[in-house]
Amino acid sequence: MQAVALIDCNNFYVSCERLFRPKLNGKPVVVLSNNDGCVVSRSQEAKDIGIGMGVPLFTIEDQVKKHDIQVCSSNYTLYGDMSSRVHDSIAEFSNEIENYSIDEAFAILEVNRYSKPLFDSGLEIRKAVKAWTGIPTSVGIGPTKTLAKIGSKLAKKSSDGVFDLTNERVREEVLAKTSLVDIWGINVRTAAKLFKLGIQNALQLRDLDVRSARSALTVVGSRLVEELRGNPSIALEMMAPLKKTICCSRSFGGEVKTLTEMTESIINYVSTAAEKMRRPQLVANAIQVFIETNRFKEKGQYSNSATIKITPTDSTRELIGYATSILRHIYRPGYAYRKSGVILLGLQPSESETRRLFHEDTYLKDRKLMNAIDALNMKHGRQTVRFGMPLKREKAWTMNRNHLSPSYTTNIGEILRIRS
DNA sequence: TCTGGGGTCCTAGGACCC
DNA sequence: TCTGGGGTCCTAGGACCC
Repeated sequence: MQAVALIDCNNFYVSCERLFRPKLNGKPVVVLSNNDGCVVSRSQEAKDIGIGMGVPLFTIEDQVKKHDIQVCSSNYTLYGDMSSRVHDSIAEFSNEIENYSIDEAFAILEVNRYSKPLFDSGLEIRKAVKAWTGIPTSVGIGPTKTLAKIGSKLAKKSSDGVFDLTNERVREEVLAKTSLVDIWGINVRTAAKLFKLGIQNALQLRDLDVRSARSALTVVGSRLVEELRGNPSIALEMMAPLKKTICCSRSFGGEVKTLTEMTESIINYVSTAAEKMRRPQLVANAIQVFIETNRFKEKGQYSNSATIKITPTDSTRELIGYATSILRHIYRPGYAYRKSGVILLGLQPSESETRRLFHEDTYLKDRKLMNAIDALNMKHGRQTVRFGMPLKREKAWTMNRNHLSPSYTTNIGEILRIRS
């Protein structure tokens, strides 16, 4: 028999900051997003004061002063590094690990009648991660990933830091007390839908017949019900699948009103995105540029995006050229812009990487084979159409971003002129 | 005045083909 | 008033996650 454990770092970013600044221990601490805009991590003390997740800093300034809350800018290099150490530590305890996010990992725990109880395994992992990395964790254990997730939430509140949901009776008790939004994959919108059907807690959802779940929430719903019943329906992904998109975007510190400044930002993002793409030897199929004004303001809104097809052989310099052309095309003067970004789409392994994958003597091959074959089949001839759009339809660009700006298309001639 | 960034999956429906 | 049928591919948009 097998069980799944979810090892979840407590207040991860704050815990990382505390490792290197022990003075923060025992005090309320928050870590902020880019531009020091929003709270993205809170210490227990900060949570107890009532600081919400994701709140803008300027809305809690009174509390910061009153409670002497320690405010940190984020340092993602540090968190990434600590994350690998945590994942490496967990790998000492299981051969089947999924590094699910920067602060979480699933691990398969083997159960047999001679081995120690799962609960003790949880304690052991927790203790080791703390000793080896300094990061406190919570461990949830259950027959499925969804149940392990629920367990980890309870573990955070328990004194042991471990909660085992493999026992069916315990599970039933817990599920009856678990609200819908505390289930992995259910947010307020979905919860509201279920509420209308008379479903108010995890136990009722578990006992909903699969067909109703499917008709209300599509396949996601039926998977959820199965998971809650203890039937694994969400596989453990030991190999991180290849990325399908790479995005680089930022909100500006203030308002940006000139094409020159916008162009500078776009050039930066393309360089960063291209670097992220080339390191794992990927190539992209298309590039998208988007721009937005301040979405929190009521008036003077504009946002837009456009995508063009690119080829694997395009250099970063060429990509910058395309991206700035796209920008010129979607940019409208007279607006105060707050955000811009670049997305590389349709990522595939490069040809050399594909060859390497073919020769690689591991199960890696199976997972990547489909992508690899696609990559080999990729055309190298340059086309200026958006993907999926045949040339004859003369619909190379599509402007869509949102309701604020109408969709329209331009013809190939215009694109060529812009690109040249 | 100040409001993050980077992803994935699913479905409906349009466009196209024979 | 009638106006095929079956299939694929693609995208936008919704929903969710950390």
